Amino acid sequence: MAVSVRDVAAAASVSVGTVSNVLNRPDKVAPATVERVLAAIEELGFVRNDAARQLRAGRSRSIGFVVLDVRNPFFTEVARGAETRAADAGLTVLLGTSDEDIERERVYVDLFEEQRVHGVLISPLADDLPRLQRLRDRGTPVVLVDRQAHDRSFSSVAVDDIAGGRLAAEHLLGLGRRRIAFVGGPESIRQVADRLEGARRAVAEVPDASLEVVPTENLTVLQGRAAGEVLRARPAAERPDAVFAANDLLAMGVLQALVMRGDAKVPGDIALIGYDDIDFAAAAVVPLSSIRQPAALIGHTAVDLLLREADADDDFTPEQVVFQPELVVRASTAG
Amino acid sequence: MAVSVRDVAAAASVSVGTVSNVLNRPDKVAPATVERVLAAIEELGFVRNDAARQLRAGRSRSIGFVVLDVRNPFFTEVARGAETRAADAGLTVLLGTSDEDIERERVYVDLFEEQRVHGVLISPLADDLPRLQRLRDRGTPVVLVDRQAHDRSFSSVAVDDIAGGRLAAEHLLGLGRRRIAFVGGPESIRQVADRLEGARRAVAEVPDASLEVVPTENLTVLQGRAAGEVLRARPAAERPDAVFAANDLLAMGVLQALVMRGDAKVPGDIALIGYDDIDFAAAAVVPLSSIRQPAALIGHTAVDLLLREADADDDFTPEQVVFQPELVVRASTAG
DNA sequence: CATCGATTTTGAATCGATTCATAGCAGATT
DNA sequence: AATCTGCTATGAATCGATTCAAAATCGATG
Repeated sequence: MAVSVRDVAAAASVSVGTVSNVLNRPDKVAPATVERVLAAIEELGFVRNDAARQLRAGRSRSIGFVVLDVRNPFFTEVARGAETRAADAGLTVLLGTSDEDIERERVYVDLFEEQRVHGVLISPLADDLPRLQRLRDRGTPVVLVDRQAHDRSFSSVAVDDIAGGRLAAEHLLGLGRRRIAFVGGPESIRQVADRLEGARRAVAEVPDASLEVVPTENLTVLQGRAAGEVLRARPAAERPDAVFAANDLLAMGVLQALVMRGDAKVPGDIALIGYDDIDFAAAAVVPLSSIRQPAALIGHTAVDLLLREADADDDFTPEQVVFQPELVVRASTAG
Repeated sequence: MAVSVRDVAAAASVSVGTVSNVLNRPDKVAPATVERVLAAIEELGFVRNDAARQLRAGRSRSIGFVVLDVRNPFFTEVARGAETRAADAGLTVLLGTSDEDIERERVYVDLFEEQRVHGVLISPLADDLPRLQRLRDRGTPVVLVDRQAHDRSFSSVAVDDIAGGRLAAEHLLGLGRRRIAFVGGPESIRQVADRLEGARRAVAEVPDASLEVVPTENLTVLQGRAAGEVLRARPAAERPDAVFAANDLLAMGVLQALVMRGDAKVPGDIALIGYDDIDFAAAAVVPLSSIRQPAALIGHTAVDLLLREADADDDFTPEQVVFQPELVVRASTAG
């Protein structure tokens, strides 16, 4: 059933080496021969077997990307950025979701290693760096995405989330708000912890300002709505006058809970800001202020670093790229 | 550098066959030997080379899934459904986006074929069925997702979009609305054409009802907003009293444009219904009525059909599964 | 002690594309 | 005619896990 190079070679009356050359270095083969071989390929319906190819080459032409959550538009945007850059280099990106589950993260990392991918991009869940270290030591380049490698042992692309948290909080404080609530969790996720830390620092600098944490179980719209309900259920006087949500999904949930019954006006009673600036943020009925991260650029850069590591000699020095987040003001924090 | 079964075998003083057996049929190997081999594997940091494995096996343990657009939450939901089902069978799902571009669709299909994937799930863009037919003839099972195979030559999982369109329109007509606008495009996308057709039929059955089409270039929030602007710019008397958007992304865009300046109230002045019932729909500030499709179930079923085809003998009969859509009423069409 | 059956282990052959040292060949040069 | 140059084409060897027929090992039984 399966048609191999050998069959093509026989049909075109050439050797297997020549077929391979037609496939990979057509300029090294006489034009007439190329034509004959291509005709045979067409006629037999030959399709290269990638497994055999990889086996010989040692590495695959794919990059594995393990993201925290495919349903978060921020990550799909990063993935798309990575994909276009990879395509330029003739590579493909394979996506895997850890769904904030350590076990699934491991499964994907192992799978990618068995596939001898060109490299692994990963937004690691927790601090399982030793595992990634081993992966790298065995020869698979690794780039951390959306996480800074503090010990400088890995290449990484990150956005300064502490600065982002500060940016959001300072914006709210600048509006004159003083009772700020941070909605987000769990704090084991580094992004959440950093954004909170940034906000804490900004609030600490303003004497009469306070910061309250409303924890969530994950970073979804549903959890945001639950957190919003908690706030809405309080007497008006005890509500915060500003909410900083750890990401836009949460913020949209909060928004819905607050505005649904008209109890609290956004931004009148409560100013609201999210994080990531996903497409839906601008499209919310009260367009959402947010902290923008250069998602596509992050993806691009991650692939660049990966390729640099893959092509490097032994004395490769990892590189840490940190982007600065940007405040985007919309109606939800107007006035 | 690379550690192979041969190295492990040497370290454990056994043959390569035994190492392979430990990996794949541990019950066939004496317990003491298993332990010795596992110790060697651990010590050397051996990782199976999947390419070699596949080469021998003939097929990979992955399923390729080509979706129209990863940024549409409906498709990521289908993909997740497929993924969980595939995981049960010990398979992995690799995602590729065609982004409504025929060329990219081809690239992914070719890639998956070269990888000898277990099978291909695809929401085909246009009618390039002959190409898929060839793929299937060469031995790769193919299941069409979100598209019905009218000629019954392929297995397929679809939702009756004509029924869905009718459902949406009848709901609006049932509210007493008579001047309905359909927002969506391009009509070359089958889903769009079918939903419109269903709406047309429903409207045709009500004497004084009319249907107007407001075309869009694609199915994004941005395009929805543009369409909404077009409607809002009209004198109030010339606006439709109901809008049916071809999907929820468009609907959310329309919603924002209409409500932004308070010119038109939803559902007071204009009732609005979308399609897909994505998570964001319920979370919109005016919660969006929609036509629900069983996304996860579609993914599950697609994988089931794929496995059935993969395990089948030569005389396999493709199966077409069609789900019925379901109306979900929320505030945007209340009253 | 020989024989038999069951269990465990062996290792050469295999999958298919690629590589590379070698050979073949035509035309140019001496 | 002999030698050299540049271009093409060749095909055995290779990558690493798996398979499977055959061999080895072990107990048990007559």
